Amino acid sequence: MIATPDRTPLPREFFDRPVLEVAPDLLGRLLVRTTPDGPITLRLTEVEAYDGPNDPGSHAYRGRTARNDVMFGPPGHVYVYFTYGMWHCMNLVCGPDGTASAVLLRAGEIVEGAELARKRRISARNDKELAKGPARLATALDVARPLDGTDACAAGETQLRVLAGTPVTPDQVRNGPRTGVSGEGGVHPWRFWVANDPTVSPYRAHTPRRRSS
DNA sequence: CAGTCGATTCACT
DNA sequence: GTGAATCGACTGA
Repeated sequence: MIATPDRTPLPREFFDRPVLEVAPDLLGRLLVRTTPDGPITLRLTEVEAYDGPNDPGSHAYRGRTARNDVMFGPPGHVYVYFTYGMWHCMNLVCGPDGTASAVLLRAGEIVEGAELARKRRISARNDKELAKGPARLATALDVARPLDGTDACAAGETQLRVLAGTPVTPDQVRNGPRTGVSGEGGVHPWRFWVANDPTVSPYRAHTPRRRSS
């Protein structure tokens, strides 16, 4: 039998912990995106941890900049970045204010508002692909740079929030190398996913881009 | 201030 | 399995 998901919002303290503790604990949680057309709710099935300035794979590795500023702020806020000239990816900031760790949300299952997500994900061949991959996830939820810095633990209205949902049991959690991370940063097995979940994205090693003429 | 390349996705072979 | 698309942040001179 399936337990009814808990719709209680996760408090800020949830995110004010070591990122390697928070990341696997996010699997099975519900991310609610409130849009003008209605809510889109995602059950998280795949995440990656980025451990601040000590982590060569992290955007915070070379220090604080205009882009990654939110990573250095208080936990429970959303860090959104733009990449490859066309995509956005979203993270949840962890650890105390002044530190810079975050969890990249890589994939999930749309459990509410699929009709809204489909409009933004025309090329998806089925609903499992709506949020299979970090840029797809952000696209499906209509998350882009304007939402950078959003407080997902705000007291009142907020466009993004994380609910307790149904956390997966530890035996359902798998972990392995991070996807697409170049150099030494790739070695950490800090990608976490739900075992046998069809919405988890395929692993791809980092591929350097060829020079154009 | 020009060069490089990315926490990726998609179309095509 | 391979390569194109596309732009802004970051790097180093």
